[in-house]
Amino acid sequence: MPELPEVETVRRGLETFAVGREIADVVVLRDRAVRRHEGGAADLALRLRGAVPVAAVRRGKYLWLVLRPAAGGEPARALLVHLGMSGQVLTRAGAGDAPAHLRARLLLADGGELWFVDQRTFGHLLLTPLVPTTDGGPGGHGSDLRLVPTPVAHIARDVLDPLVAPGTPGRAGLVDRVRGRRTGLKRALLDQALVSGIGNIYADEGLWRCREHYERATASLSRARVTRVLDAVAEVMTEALAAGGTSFDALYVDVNGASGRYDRSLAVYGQAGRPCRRCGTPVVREPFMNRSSFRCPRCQRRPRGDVRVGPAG
DNA sequence: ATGCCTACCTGGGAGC
DNA sequence: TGCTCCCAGGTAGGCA
Repeated sequence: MPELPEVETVRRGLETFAVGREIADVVVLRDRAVRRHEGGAADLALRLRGAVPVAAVRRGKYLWLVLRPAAGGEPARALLVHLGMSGQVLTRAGAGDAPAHLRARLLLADGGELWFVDQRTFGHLLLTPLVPTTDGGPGGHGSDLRLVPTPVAHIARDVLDPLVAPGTPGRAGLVDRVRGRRTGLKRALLDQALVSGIGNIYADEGLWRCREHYERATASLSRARVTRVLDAVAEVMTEALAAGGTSFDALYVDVNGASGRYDRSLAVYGQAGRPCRRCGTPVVREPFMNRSSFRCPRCQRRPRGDVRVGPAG
């Protein structure tokens, strides 16, 4: 399941393999892959022919190739990619023979190809204008542009964004916004409009690291505790990124088709019944938002009282 | 506005 | 062997 570390790994691959190479054509094999592109597959191909990516940028789980503006002052635009829960971007060499779930091919003018592969079809591609960010500062990782694609305008800065780094005013503001929510801690972490890049895996791993229960009321946490939670998530993500991300089966790989190695480091996600690495208590799996949450029942005690308790002070 | 829920989609595995 | 059901989950959109 691609979350921030997996998407960042793909971004780095695209920075190496796509920037500076002209796009000759786009072949869409399944229309659903471009469902969010106004005008559909034919329009996407028409508008992308001759485009040249000049940067690969990411915010949260969104990734985009900034395209070199055509002469004549046309608005800046980008090819936006979201991997959904099973999307992959592969070089033709990295993919080998055409994979079963190949959804679109990006044909490059020099003969190379980039393939968009996606089993569960939640991922998508679209061409979109770049618009000014509403929160100021750089638009994301991989570029200092102050512009983001339209569909990303409502996505908050992500946990590894320098503008919300520990000790910055951005971080202090984020801590206050988390505490201002009237919801459970994990729900808040998964809200991409509050802080982006976190999905089910790294939410559970981060909560285990800072010993918080997923139903802890955000408003009941001190500023120091919220800070610790965000630090824990950022630590887990940084370690996962160094390992190339987390892979289950073959559903997540980098542009060369290589799997991430962080799955070996998971403390609780998918570890039901296994002993907690800190205290030995068996990890439990519990229903949460029609999905699952994993936690150590001893390290991460269920909070007393309802999630809607007031601020601690 | 905020919080919360559901649909979307596919293939692998469990259960019968 | 083959069928049915369940599960994974990021996001948009709709509800109260």
